[in-house]
Amino acid sequence: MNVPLSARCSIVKGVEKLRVWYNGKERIVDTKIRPYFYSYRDLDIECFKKEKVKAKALSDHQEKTFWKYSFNTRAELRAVSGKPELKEDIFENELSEYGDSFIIRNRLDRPNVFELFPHKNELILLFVDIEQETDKGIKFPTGENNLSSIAWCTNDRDVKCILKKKESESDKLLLENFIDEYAKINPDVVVCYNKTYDIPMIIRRCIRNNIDTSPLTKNQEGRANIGKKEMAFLDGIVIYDVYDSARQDQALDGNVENRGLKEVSNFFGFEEKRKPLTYEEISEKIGTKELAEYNMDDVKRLFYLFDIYWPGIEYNANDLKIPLSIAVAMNITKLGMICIGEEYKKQNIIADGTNEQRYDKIFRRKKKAGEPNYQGALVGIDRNGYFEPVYKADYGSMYPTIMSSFNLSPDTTKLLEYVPYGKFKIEEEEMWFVYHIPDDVLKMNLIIQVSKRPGFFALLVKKFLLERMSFKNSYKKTGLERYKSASDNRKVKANGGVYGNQGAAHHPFGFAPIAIATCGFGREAAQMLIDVLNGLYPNSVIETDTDGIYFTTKNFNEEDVMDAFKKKLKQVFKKDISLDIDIDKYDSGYFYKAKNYVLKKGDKIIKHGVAMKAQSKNILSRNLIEELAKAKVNNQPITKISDNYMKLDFPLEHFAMNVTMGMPYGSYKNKEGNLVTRLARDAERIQRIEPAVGNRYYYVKEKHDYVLLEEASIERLDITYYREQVKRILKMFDVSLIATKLDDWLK
DNA sequence: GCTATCAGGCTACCT
DNA sequence: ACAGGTAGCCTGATAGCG
Repeated sequence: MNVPLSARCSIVKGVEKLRVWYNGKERIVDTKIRPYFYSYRDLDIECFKKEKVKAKALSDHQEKTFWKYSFNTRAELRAVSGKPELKEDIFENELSEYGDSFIIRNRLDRPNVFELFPHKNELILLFVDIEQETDKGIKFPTGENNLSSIAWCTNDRDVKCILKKKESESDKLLLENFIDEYAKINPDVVVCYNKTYDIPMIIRRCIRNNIDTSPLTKNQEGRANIGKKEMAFLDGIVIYDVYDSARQDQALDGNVENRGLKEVSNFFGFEEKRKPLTYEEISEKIGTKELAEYNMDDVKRLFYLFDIYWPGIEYNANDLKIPLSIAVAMNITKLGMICIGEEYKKQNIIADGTNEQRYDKIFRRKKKAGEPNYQGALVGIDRNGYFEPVYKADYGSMYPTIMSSFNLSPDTTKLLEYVPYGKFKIEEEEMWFVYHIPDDVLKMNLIIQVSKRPGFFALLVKKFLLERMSFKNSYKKTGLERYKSASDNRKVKANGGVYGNQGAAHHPFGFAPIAIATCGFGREAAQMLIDVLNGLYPNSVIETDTDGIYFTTKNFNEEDVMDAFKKKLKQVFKKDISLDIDIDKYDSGYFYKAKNYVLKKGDKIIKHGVAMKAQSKNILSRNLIEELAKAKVNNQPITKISDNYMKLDFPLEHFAMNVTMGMPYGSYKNKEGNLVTRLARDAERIQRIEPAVGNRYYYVKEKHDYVLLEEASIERLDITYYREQVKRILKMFDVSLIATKLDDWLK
């Protein structure tokens, strides 16, 4: 790699320094910069250094004088930046307040700083997974329980396992043996699934058994700590949690039952050779070959998933010139800080406030909870039911292409004024274009002026798009995963890293007029394509979502569509823009509601939307949907569905629905009334499972209440409730005949 | 006291 | 701690009815 393994902030003699690990050693590095923020005001505050700097303001792109306040430590800066009376007057403070963001600040101010400490040695990996005993009748182990097995492997992927022999034995020997093996391997990266469990539990068990944990770190007197939120810290070692990647992977949305190791690895095609053990079996099979095999199987699943996600992470570290430790914990906000921040730095721009501070008419309106800040994409359904055949016309990379084609950039784009709601309009003048963007959320037209002088941001996006195209072509030619990874990387940068952050209320580098104009052009582009299609094939458009339009016709001719599209494009946007469309064909489709439909392509049936996928509903619903969807897209009359659905003749598990805890328990507004908090309390009381974000609860409806599956009985099920569930699904597929029959039957 | 309707809260999806 | 958009399910308040 061209970057270090890890970097973290550390105070040495009262000053913030960086501790950088690479090639097996640690260096304490003078940062050259100190935590700082900017202000227009001459503030009377205590700081290390106060100086004047000249830079362009993001708000109006004018050259201005700023005060720059530096501090010895992040804590000293936070003591000032946290004061409510100063909040509105200070800028870019977010980049100095926390560890990761201050590392990004270093990277922005000194772009090659981390390339001075490259980890050139081969990365030594350690994949690890543990098994643990549980108390009788309890699902999850605690720090009190012995470990029963540890399986691991390193770069050679030769999986090994140490077992605790007997139930009565303690796990001391097991841990000592593992620590010896670990020290021999001396890993740089520890790979696990759910970092809040395996590593902290190993540390915890070592402490219980009086085993020295320093061999787990790279330091003689190293620290193996469990920090906030059950996060383990091993000095000099990067912990990569594959679960983090799986959780963020939107390709898994609606396609897996949960984000557990088994579900996710199965989704990606892991060959399942043996049936996973149940919780009870894990406890029963102490010291057996089966337990060892089960444990080792999990390690195989772990490196199987590692191979899918890791290339992108290592690529990011090198490409963004950031320590690997930052790359394993990357998210869109940080990506935006780096990609956008780098450009601002080059242009000597200071972000004088967040979007919320600079555009109060947009971000500080009185909003209802969940109401958006500005209008987004065009979405809608024009026709419902069965169609054959079905086409989809798709814009490729619509938002990034718009940003680059319309030259949207902080140095070219200016929100001039808000006027009464009206029509989209383009006016061309000598030096600039003026766009009238109607926004039905703000209920106003936004007048946005864009200079004809090329903007730096549009060029950046164009660069991402061109790079992506080249990587995509290389991938097509060679099939090498690293090209695909590089291509996806550029796509993410151009989409989320750029568009999403520009519209974010609190991102330090957001620039809302770009996001608003991008969505506005996007809606026009979508409407234009609808008009082209309906013009060629009257009433053909079925459903629209952002950049893709489903339509149906028996007389499709690609050339006609492309010709009409190109003509209209120029006419609507009054300039040559590089928006392209791609057309895909399906045998048939059944369209229920916006974003909810089923498509058939060959023998594949593709379900879209929350109503169709119904992952949180029960097996009974999913099976019924599957049956009806199949019949619908094959244009078969639905004359009979299995009598079981009428009689509700299923085992208890088929009735169990589930819900995931999406926020910390304390964040729920109505903890008494809300279903997930109620179930969480039951689970805590009965199963000793602490409420936690990501917990999934399986429950059924009994006559008087919702109860956890484990507590349910088939005799107490609320049959009326489940009949309504079946009826709703029948209605979804327009099965009126059977719905009537069901009503009769219900009488 | 019962049912219907609506808004609000939340999750699960889509682009 | 990325944006907006749609749909489904649940709760609790309120209106309307007898």
